[in-house]
Amino acid sequence: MTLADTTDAAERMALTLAQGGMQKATARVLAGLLFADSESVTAPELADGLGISSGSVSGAIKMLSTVGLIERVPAPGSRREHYRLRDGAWATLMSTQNGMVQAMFEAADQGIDAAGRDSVAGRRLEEMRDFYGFMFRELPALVERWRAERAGRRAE
Amino acid sequence: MTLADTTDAAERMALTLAQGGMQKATARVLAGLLFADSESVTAPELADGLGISSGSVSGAIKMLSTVGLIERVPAPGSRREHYRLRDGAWATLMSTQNGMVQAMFEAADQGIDAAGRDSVAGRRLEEMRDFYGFMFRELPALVERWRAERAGRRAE
DNA sequence: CAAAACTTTCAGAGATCTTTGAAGATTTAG
DNA sequence: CTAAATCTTCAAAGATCTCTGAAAGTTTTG
Repeated sequence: MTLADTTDAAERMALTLAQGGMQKATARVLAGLLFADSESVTAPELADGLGISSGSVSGAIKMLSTVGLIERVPAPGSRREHYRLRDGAWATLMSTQNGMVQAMFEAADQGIDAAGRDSVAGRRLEEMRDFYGFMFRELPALVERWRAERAGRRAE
Repeated sequence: MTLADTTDAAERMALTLAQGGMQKATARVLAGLLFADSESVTAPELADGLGISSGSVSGAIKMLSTVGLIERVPAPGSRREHYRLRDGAWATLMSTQNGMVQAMFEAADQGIDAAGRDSVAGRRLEEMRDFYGFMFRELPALVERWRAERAGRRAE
């Protein structure tokens, strides 16, 4: 295992995240935080390590903080800002994506109102609304189940 | 309820789909098929109705067919190709998105190999792998549960 | 309090992605 | 078999999004 190997793995992960819709610089910053050797990382370390501008790092940190994936670390030795992945970040990311499910549900619902319940389109839209309604109800429960299982495993 | 209302609702739905990563023309074609008054629709009807080129419609149909959301209808009156939403399309779409979950799982797994199980990064990556492993196992079961519920409702 | 280090913002360059439109291939009707 | 209609492909124009780099604003240190 060499440093290059972890860098490669980090870059592959960034690529995967980017394919999921995250912008590239943001994905690389997130991967950088994931693969960091230390508990937390500063913005200049990220910029240097990834070879991107401080502006890009700033934007990425802002975005990742907003959606709750990373957090400022309360200054270990009162130095500059340090950042790290938040505990439960992945569950957070999935919950965020659940907003998409909700949007689909609402779009279907509005569609039914517009097209009429008894039209051909109305029946199609009802299947859609049913499906996303179900998912919107069940996905949070699934995430919760993971949290519970994880807590259980840790308590052992 | 007017025609304009259903057109508006269709456009809003297309926007929602596009925000989920689908390209705009493809999203509009899908919305057009969802909101269509008839059982199935031809490519020229879609192009005319949406005001986009036949090339865009062709590309959209190809993409939507590939992922299994729509299907060619076996020529009602032996005319030109007709298309319609497939039964269970939404479950299919969700399953497709499950590929993303799998990719995240695999990225985490490779990351652990590269960083080492006992490193700081390794522990972070293990939480990630756990989470996506769980989701990758459970999401198909959830979709299956919906199929079962739906089938049950229909049998009544 | 001044200087140094860091962070944020933003306009413009650059990269990427989409759509069009026309040419060529395919299919159906006569 | 020929003509008409439809469908697919693809290069290039256009639109959109992203990153950089520099300037301005903060915070910390000496």
